[in-house]
Amino acid sequence: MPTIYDVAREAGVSAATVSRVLNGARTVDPAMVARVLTAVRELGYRPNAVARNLRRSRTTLWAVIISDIGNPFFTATVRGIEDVAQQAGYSVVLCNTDEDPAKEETYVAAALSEQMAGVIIASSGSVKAAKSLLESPIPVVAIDRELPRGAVDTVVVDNEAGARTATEHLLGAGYQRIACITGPEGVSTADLRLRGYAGALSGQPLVVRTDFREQGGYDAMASLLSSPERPDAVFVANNLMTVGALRCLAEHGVDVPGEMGLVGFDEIPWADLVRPSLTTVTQPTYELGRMAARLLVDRIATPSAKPATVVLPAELHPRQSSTR
Amino acid sequence: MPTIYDVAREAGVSAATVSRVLNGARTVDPAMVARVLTAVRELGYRPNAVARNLRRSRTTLWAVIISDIGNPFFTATVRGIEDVAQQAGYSVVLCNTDEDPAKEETYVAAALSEQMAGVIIASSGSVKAAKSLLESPIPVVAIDRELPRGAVDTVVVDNEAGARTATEHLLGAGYQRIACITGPEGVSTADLRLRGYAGALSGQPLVVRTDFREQGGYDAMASLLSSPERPDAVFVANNLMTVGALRCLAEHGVDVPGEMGLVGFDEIPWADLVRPSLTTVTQPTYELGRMAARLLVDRIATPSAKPATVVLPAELHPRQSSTR
DNA sequence: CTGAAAGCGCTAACAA
DNA sequence: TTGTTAGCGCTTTCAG
Repeated sequence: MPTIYDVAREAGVSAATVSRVLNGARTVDPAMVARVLTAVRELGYRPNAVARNLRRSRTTLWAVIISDIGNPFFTATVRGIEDVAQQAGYSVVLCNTDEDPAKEETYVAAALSEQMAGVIIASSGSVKAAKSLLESPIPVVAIDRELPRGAVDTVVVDNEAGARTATEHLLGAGYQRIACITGPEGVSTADLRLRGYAGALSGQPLVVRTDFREQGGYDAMASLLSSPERPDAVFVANNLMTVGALRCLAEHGVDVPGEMGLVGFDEIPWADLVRPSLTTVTQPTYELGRMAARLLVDRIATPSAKPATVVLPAELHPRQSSTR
Repeated sequence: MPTIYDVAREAGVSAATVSRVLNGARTVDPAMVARVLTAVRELGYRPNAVARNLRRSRTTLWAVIISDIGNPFFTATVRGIEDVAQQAGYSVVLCNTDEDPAKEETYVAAALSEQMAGVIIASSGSVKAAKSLLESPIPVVAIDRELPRGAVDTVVVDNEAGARTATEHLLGAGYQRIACITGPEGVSTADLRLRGYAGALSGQPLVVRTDFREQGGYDAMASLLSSPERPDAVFVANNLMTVGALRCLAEHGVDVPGEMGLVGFDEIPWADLVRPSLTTVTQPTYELGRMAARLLVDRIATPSAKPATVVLPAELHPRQSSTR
């Protein structure tokens, strides 16, 4: 691989001049610019970003650390982030933790070591990873879930209100005994959605906690079906678990919405093509990504500003699964 | 941020010794090891990977460049890649091109500049990006789609055979006039699946080309419905387009599979929960990712080996949408 | 087993 | 406007 010195020699100028040309300084003689560019082309020179980053002590990469690459919630959010990042001159590298705190710690460590320009993270709950980030000077924005014990810029939806609306919707449809399937304790979305659900009930809550995966939803629903206090409706706190729950109901021949009402948090791709179509509480995912990216841009520009929390609204989309 | 010299001073040793400790050299006195580790902890020292990469002239990052982060095909593949990468000591950064050749070129340039250890790419068809990769010394593995004019390690499924099987399945179910919705010309999956379809037909093919997105499938199906030679079945060359086609049929009140048979290439999440459930040709996505990652590990170890092409089988999953 | 010193490739003061 | 020079933080010879 040719270096900047090879180009300089070829063009008969100094390395500094090559650097200036390549970085768009306009204090360079047009004739030299031409010679340099020719040399660059002839040698197939490509600047070494590692060396540049070291010298400048900064990079133009953002790490976006998400907890499940298979979850459409995140893919839509990532698009919003990418669009803003690109405009602001950053590239986005995606890190998938698969809800595994150990992987999260690995990626956070990598982001810090690699001197990334910023981090956007949907925490899977690792206190250690959160601590590393907060103690470092790297700009951070938390999305979807609050960072454990972290005072950083945050973009979330109104989880509690969304869950309350969903539960009230089931009550309004005449369901009597409404259960809730939610995620792990300590993950803010799981806890807040649970709180919204419980707040809407007058009677005793009936709660199953599991992970946020499809299989977890399936298992949770199976346990509810065989429970002595079998519910007649369920509010499920994320999209993948909702799909799992629906599959469980289909396999057990339970009629939805007749025997069992169902509302899920998060949009589900093709929720309208599934039968019965699924009532969901949707989040403005793309907008959430855009907002997070904008906060990160601002944070990089003004590291000392006070952290902001942006709460976006969630919206109920009534469909067949909750209407009897 | 403390540097290795700060740690050295704190521990009363040289920077070289700190480096040795941190890199697991066993030729260091245990007492020094202890002192160094204490100093590291006290200062919260974190090695600067940028400096290390520059010095070593190599990194431990793989760029995985995919064309659509919202496509479940890729998310499953990425999981397979990640699992192998992690075991081999590499981290994976994901780059999403959204089927945009310009974005693909940007990410390829970044991967080269950042001196990534390797690249796994599902090309969106940019000849320029392919050229950059092939001219560089960076190890490359192509997945899903062949790299334009590239002699590199490649992992694909047997697109032609899969498409032929799907089409024959529709013929066997009694459909008379079978159309094909496929992707852009020049993208190998689009062309090979088209060839498999055409090869199975005895009559005249009826083809609509569009992009590989959901909206494209919708529009293509709409045009087929209003065509004078309206088909009674369609083979759709990828998953997202299949969903779009299905939505179009649902909105137009066309009975599937009665009035219109449907088979899609690629698995679709919850294909079994959609009504009618979708007949698909599925690929071993996770395995494909694993295989690509293994090829990359080998390629990094032996850059001069002859490029290999691995073809994995595709498999028909008959469901309701093609059975009348 | 440990330390001194060089240098990876680049950019940015500073000087000319 | 251009070149010289120093040095970003680390690893790795080479001496000792």
